[in-house]
Amino acid sequence: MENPSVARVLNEIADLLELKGENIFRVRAYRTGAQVVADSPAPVAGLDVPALLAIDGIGKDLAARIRDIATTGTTGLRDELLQIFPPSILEVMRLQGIGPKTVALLYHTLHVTSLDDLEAAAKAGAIRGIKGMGAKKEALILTAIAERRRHAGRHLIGHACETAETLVAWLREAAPEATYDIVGSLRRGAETSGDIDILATNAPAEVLGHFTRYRQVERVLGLGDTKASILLTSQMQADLRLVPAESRGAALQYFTGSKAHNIALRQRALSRGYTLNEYALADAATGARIAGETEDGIYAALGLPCIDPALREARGEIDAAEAGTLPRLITLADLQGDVHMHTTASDGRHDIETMAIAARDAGRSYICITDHSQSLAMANGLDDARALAHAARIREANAKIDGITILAGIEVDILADGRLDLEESTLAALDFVIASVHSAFDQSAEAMTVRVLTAMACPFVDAIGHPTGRKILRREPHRIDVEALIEAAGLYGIALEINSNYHRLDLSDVHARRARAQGVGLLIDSDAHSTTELGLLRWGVLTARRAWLEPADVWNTRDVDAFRNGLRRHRSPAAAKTGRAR
DNA sequence: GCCGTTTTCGGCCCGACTGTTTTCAGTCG
Repeated sequence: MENPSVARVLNEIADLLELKGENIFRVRAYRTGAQVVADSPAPVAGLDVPALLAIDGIGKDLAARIRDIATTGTTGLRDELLQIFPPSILEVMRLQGIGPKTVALLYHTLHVTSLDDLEAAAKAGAIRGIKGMGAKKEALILTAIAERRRHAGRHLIGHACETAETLVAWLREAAPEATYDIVGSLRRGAETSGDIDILATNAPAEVLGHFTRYRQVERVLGLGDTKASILLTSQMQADLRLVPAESRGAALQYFTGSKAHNIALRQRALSRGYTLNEYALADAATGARIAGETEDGIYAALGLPCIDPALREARGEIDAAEAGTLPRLITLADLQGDVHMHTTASDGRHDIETMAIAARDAGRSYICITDHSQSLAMANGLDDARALAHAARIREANAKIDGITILAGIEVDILADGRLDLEESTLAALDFVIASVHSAFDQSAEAMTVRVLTAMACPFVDAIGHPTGRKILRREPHRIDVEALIEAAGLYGIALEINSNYHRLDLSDVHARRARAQGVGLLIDSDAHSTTELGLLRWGVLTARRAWLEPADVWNTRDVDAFRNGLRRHRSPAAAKTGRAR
């Protein structure tokens, strides 16, 4: 079992223990364990008990449980807990605004064990009858359920890709000679996906049966001669299709989508006297094959350069391809810097040096350390004195470590009234400041917009972090006028972040493309809280590609000198107005 | 459940916000 899956089971145990009313520190130990496993660069399945014990946060009990989970998928404690509570109750616990105490109370008083139970109870007005709950709680519950329903069946790209890649590895065990392609919305880099689509070329038919025997299968939905479908315990559906080699390109094109892109492409084929399906591009009159072995061949036969999967959303890509104006999309290798990350000074897991070395090994030539500011007490945010002392330590580390430049910055909180959480003199003393909203999300659009624009007026704010505050499938973006935000960013010469965490991807592809059109600079940042999370840049880059971004649109593709010189604090007022680097 | 020159017990990150209290419990980050 892969690390994210092991971590998921540990978190599930933590949820169930909390529900049971167990010692909160025992619960926390399981959550810490989950975090440590998720952050581990080595697969924990390959570690023995002594190696596990060497990890901070893992003791005798957790080491044994991790061994159990990694090898069997579960552990005794989890099974015992699931005897007490049905697994469906975990869904209730993950509702926004509903915690373990409320779920336990609902379970014991109304025997609520699922979202359906809870919805029925709320609609019947039974919630307000419980001591400590009222009409507002009842309404909040119904809202949370409605939101959840809207997101049902969708999965975050990070989770879906991890599962898809693990599945492909499983298939390779049975048929190593075959070629596997992950297609569908995952290939396009969409932020969520409904299911996993895998194509296998040059694979024996037996691979389909092997697919259905994957350990995490909950139910086999179908098994035929060329296709199998499974439902995984994670509630993701996965489909495997066998494709003949001469049709691989046609199948890639067809199953990558999007539906709208394919419709447009098929129309183009028809207008040229061809038909296009998942097997080939063929002459409509004679049925003779024109192309199908490669995607390039299909697009070429239609008079187009191959269009990158990230662009295939029917957002003007076919016209651009026709006109020869497709963008030269940004890649991970274009990113020289990563300028939003945390260390042990606030809520990160690793220190300055460790993060720097890991970033250097990942190919970055500079980073900026941006720990939290004081108002984020739970994250151990820095006050003015600590921020300045931390900056001094960062500069010492920079002097010591070769091969990478380490800039001293801060992720400063934008307070509810638009003031910043640190003195302007502190912000001025740093190399780079990214300002973010982490509290009072519930403001009106007017209040939130004024709040962020007020913060942007500070001349030492260089960028805005995760500008809309969304958590994909969990929390709607906060109400903010994104157009006004983009306009102000252009006016002040402030960059807007594409936060690469796959829970956020904020700005979204659509907003980032809008920002680019307005000439606003963008950043692609990991917001890493550990060395492992530096790899999150992968998702931010995908989002940027979906936003049609080229390297020049993203400030951290510049070398460190150009990056620094381009910042608002180092520009003349006239240059700042144009929003461009001098 | 983990950790430890405050080590085998007794701590473990905590402030803001909300809805429900009539002085606080639950949730979130």
